[in-house]
Amino acid sequence: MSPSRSNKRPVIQPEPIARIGTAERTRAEILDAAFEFLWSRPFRDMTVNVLMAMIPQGRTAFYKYFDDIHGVMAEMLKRLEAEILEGASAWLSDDGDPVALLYKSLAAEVQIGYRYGPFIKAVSDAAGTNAEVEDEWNWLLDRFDDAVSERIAADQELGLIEAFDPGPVATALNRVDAAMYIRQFGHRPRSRPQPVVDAITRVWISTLYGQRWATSRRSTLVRE
Amino acid sequence: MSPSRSNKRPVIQPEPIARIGTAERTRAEILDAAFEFLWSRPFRDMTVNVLMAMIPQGRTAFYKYFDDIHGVMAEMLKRLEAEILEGASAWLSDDGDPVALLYKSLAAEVQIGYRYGPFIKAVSDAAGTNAEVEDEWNWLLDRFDDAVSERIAADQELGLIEAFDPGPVATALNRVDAAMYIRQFGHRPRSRPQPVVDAITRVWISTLYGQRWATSRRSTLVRE
DNA sequence: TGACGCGGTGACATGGTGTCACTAGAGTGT
DNA sequence: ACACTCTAGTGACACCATGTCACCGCGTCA
Repeated sequence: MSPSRSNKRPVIQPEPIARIGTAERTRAEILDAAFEFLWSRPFRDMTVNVLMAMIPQGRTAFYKYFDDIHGVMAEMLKRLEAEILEGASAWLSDDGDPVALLYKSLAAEVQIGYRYGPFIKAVSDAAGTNAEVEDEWNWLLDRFDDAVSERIAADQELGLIEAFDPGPVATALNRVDAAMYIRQFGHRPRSRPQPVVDAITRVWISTLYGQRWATSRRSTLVRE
Repeated sequence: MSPSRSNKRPVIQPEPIARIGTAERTRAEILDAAFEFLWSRPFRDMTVNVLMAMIPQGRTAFYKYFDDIHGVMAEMLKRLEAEILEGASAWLSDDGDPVALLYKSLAAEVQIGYRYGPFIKAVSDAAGTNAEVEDEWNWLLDRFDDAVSERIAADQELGLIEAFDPGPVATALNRVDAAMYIRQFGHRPRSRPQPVVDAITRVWISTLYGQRWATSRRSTLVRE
C-alpha cells in the first residue's frame, strides 16, 4: 500500500489530519520524534530529555501531552494496533480455502511485522517496564488469541482441524509470530522476511491442517 | 528433582556451598533477596534500594558485589541457564523414537519453565532494559536454536522430517516455548502446566513429524 | 481594552544511582 | 604487644532523569 519502500522508516499517518491546532501539532511532533528515535535506537535509551531535544519545545512541554514516556508508548501501540488489525484478518473472517487464506493472512502479517519490527520490539520492551503498557500489549495479544481460537474451533466443527483444546494452541501460534517479529525484525538491519514467512506458515499450517499442506502454497483442502 | 513442592519459591542452590567467607555470604544474600523479590513482584520494581533493604547491609554494600541491578540479573540468568540445560536435552542427544523423546524433553522443559516462570519473565524484562543482559539472553536462546536446528537437519537426513530450511523453524519453535513460559507462568498464580505441555508438544510434533503423531504420546515412528 | 485560556518555560523537589574517602575489625608477621 | 594490611561495609556526595508548579506571553473574544 502506501508507505513501503524498504529501508525507510514507515510513516504512520493516523487519523485523517483534521484541523490541527498548535497543540495537536506538537503532540504529533513528539510522537513522530519517538518513531524516528525508535527506528534506529532501543527503547531503553529513549528518555523525555532526548525526545524533546529532537523538537523545538523545551523538555517540560512534554508533560502537557503525555503523562510520561510510557504514555508515548501506549499511543504508539494504539497506532500499531490499527495497522496490524487492518492487514491481519483474511483467514479469520473470509470464506474459502482455509489453508490458502491462512497463508495469505500470515504473509500479510509478516509484512506488517517486518515494516514495524523496531516499533514492535520497542512496545514489547516498554511492556516490561510499565504495568499499563504491559496490560495493553497483553490485551491485544489476547484478542488475537481469542480470534484464532474461535477460528480453530469453527474448523474443528467442520472436521478440517483435529479435535483439541484450541485455546493454548492459539496462544502458542500467536506467540510464534510476535516473537519472530521481535527477534528477526526488531533491530536493523532486519532479517529477510521470506524465511520468516516460510517458517511461520509451516508451523501454523502443519499444526492446524497437517504437514501435507505446509509446503505447497496453493492448497486444495477445500474446493470452493 | 529436588525442590518442586508446587507453590513455594524454588531455591536455586548453586555451586556446592564451599567455605564461604563473609563476602560470598553477602553476595549470596543479595542474590537470594533478588529471587525472593522476583518470585512475587515484577522486575521493574526491583531497585538496589529495595533489594538491600531486605538484608542487613546498607545500600552501597551492593556495589561491592555487582556493577548494578543488571549484574544481578545476569547472574540469575546464569543460574537459570544451568537448570534449563540440565533438563532439556533428551531429544537433542538420546537415541530412540524421536517423537517419544521429543515429548519427554518438552514435558521436562515445561516443568522447568513452570518452576522458574517468574524468574524467566524477569530476565526477559531485564533484557529489554540492558544491552548486556539482552545479549546473554539472546545468546542462550540462539544456542537452543542451533541445537534444535541441528537435530532437525539430522532427522531430515534420515527422512523422518520433511526437507525445509531448519534454522527459522527451529527459532520459531523455541520461541513458542519461551513465550509460553513467560505468558503462562510469568506471574503468579501461574496457569496449570498440562495444557501448556499439550499445546507445545502439538505444535512441535505436528510441525516436525506430522500431525498423526501429535495426539498419542507413545509413538511408533521408529521401532527401537 | 481587558479578561481569559492555551502553549510553553524555568526553577525546584524528588528519588534512584554510582563513587569515593573513610573506618572498624580481623588476621598476620615480628 | 604492636604495627601493618586487607576486607566488608558505610555516609556523604554529585549526578541525572523525572514530574510539578507558578508563571509568562500571546492570540482570541466579549
